[in-house]
Amino acid sequence: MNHWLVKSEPDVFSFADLLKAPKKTTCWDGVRNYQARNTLRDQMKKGDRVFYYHSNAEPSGIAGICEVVREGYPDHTAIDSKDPHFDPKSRADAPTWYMVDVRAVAAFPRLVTLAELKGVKGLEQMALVRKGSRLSVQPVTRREWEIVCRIAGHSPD
DNA sequence: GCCAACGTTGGC
DNA sequence: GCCAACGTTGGC
Repeated sequence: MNHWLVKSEPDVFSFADLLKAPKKTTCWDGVRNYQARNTLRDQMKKGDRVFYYHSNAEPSGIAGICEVVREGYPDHTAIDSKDPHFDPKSRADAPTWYMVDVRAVAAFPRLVTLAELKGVKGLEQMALVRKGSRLSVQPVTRREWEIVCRIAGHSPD
């Protein structure tokens, strides 16, 4: 099993929103970055566990865990001219952008903030804490996963 | 609200 | 293919 982290602005769609969603599931649409697209399309597999990170928040941090329940498929919002994530260059018969479906697994007992993750031994290489990292879908190593879960007071499994 | 860092676009 | 201009992300 691989581990990942996805970012969402809680003002737009928070972890609490995911918990309230039908089947606690949503499609992870709107990603318009090629590196993140490749991860969504090629690497995220059913059952993989994913940190749910609140960006642009007060405070920003990891709110909980979700899991991949559907593997990469074309992001239909790219070809919907009324959608805010519409991409006029995308074509229905040759999809550029992909998404997965994720389902909430568990909220952390408390938010693990970005501030406290910085400087934690073992997380130096984690994309999230590296300066200038803007990737909205990123890999997390097993070791990083365990460290964050321990800080959160949550089982890593 | 500011702005650094980054990705993308397009002229040449 | 280079790189300046521009738009976006996201911490602070």
